Amino acid sequence: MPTRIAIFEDNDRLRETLTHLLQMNDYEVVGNYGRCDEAATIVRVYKPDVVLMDIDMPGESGITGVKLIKEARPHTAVIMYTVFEDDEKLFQCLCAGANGYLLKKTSPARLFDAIQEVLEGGAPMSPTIARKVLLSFQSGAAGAKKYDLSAREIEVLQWLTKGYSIKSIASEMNLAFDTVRSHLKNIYRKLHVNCGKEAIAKAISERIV
Amino acid sequence: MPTRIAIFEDNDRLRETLTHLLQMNDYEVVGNYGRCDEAATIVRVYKPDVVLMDIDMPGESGITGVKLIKEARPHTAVIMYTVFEDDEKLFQCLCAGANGYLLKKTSPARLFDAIQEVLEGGAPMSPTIARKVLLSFQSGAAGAKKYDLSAREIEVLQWLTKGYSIKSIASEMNLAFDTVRSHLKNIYRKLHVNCGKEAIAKAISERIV
DNA sequence: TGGGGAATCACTCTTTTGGGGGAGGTCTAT
DNA sequence: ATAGACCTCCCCCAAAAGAGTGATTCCCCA
Repeated sequence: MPTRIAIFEDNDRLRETLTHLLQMNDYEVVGNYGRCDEAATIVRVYKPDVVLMDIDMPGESGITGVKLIKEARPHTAVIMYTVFEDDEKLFQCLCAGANGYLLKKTSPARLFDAIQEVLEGGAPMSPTIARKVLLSFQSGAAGAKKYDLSAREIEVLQWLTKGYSIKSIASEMNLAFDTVRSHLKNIYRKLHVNCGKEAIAKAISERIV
Repeated sequence: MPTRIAIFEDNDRLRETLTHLLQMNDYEVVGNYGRCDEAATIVRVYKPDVVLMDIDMPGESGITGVKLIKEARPHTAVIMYTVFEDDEKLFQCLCAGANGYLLKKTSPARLFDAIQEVLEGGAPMSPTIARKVLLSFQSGAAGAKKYDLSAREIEVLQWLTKGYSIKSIASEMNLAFDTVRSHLKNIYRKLHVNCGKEAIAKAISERIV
C-alpha cells in the first residue's frame, strides 16, 4: 500500500504543487491543510505515515503543530519543510519531536529521498541544518577559553556541574575546603554569575565543561 | 585540484581498499595510517581537506584523534567511519568536533556523497545516527513524566535550572518562600537528589525541562 | 629581578538551603 | 464520602554556601 502523507502549508499554490508532485510519484496524500490547529485530530483520523509541516502559518505555528501531532500519534513521522534556518526555530522544532528538517529549496528528488529515509527510521536534514545540529554539540575548550578559566578552575567547575558540594569537591581534589571556595569565587566572577546554581546552569547550557 | 583525504583505520585490508577506492575516483589520498597518535602533526603537514577516522585503534582512540585534529587544524573536516553506533561513543565524537558520522556498512557511493557533502559544509550521517542525534533533542514531557513531576514542580524546576534563588522563584511565581521550598523538597525526592545543584545538573543533562 | 597570575589555605560574618515537622484547602477518582 | 494527589503556607534548626579580606608559595615572563 502507498505511503500516506499529510501536508500542512499555508501557501495554497505550494501546497497544491506538493500534493500533485507526491501523487504523481505514487504517494497517497491523505490531506493538505493551510493551518495546523486541528493537527491532532487530523492525524488521529487519517493516520498519515509522514507529515510535511511548514512553520509559519496562520493560527498555531508548525512548531506547536509538531507537538500536537507527537502527542496525538507519536509514531507519525514529521518532516519540517520551511524556509527558516535560524537556530531558534530549528532547535524548537527538534525539541518538539520533529523527525527531519528540510529547507524549501530542497529538490523534489531529495524530498522523495527524505520521505523514504524517514520511513526507514532515519532523520533527513538539509546539509546546513545537519551542520547546525552537529555544531550544537561542540563543547569544552571554546567556552572555557571564552571566559578565561584556568585549568584548575575548569576542574572545579566540572565537579560542580556534577552536583558535588564544596566539601565533596575538596575531598575529590585533595584540597582544602577554602581552596575550593576560593576557586569558586573566581569562577563566579569570570562567568559573571553570583552563585553555584547559576554557574552550573551556564556551564552546562553553554557546554563550557 | 583534487580533494585531499587522510585515512586513519587500523584494519590494513580495509585501509588499502578505501585508499584504492578513493584514488580510483579522483581523490588524492595524502596519507593512510593505522593509528592516530600523530594525527596533529600529520594534518599540519599534509593538510588534508577531509579525514576519515575510525574509532577503535591501537594507541589513542579515534575520539582523541578528532580532538587532536580539531585543535591542530580546526577547519579540517573529520568524518567518523566506524562500526559503533552506541550513544556513548557517538556523542563523544560529536562533542570532540566530528563533522560527520558514517557506519562502515555505508556503500561506497554514499561515502563519496558524504565527502562531497562535508566539503560543502554539511554534516553527513548514517540514517540511524541522524536519528539518535535528533532523538537527543527530544525533551520536556518525557523526562518529566519519567520522574512523575507535577505541573507546578516542573515550573519550579525550570526557574531553578535558570539559576534562580528560592527567593527569586517565589517572586517570579507569586508564591510564598516556603511554598517554593516545599515544591523543591518534593522535586529533590522525586529526582533522587539531595540539593538544588544536583537537581539542576540532572534536569539539564537529562533534558527534563 | 620584580611584577603578576595562579594555586593554596585561613578567618569572620551573613544569607541561603535542606531536612524535619505540621496544617488547611481543592480536586479527582473510587 | 473517603482516600489520595496537589498546592499552599508556616515553624525550627543545622548545615552549606557566599562575600570580604588577607597571606603564602610557586612559576612565568618581561
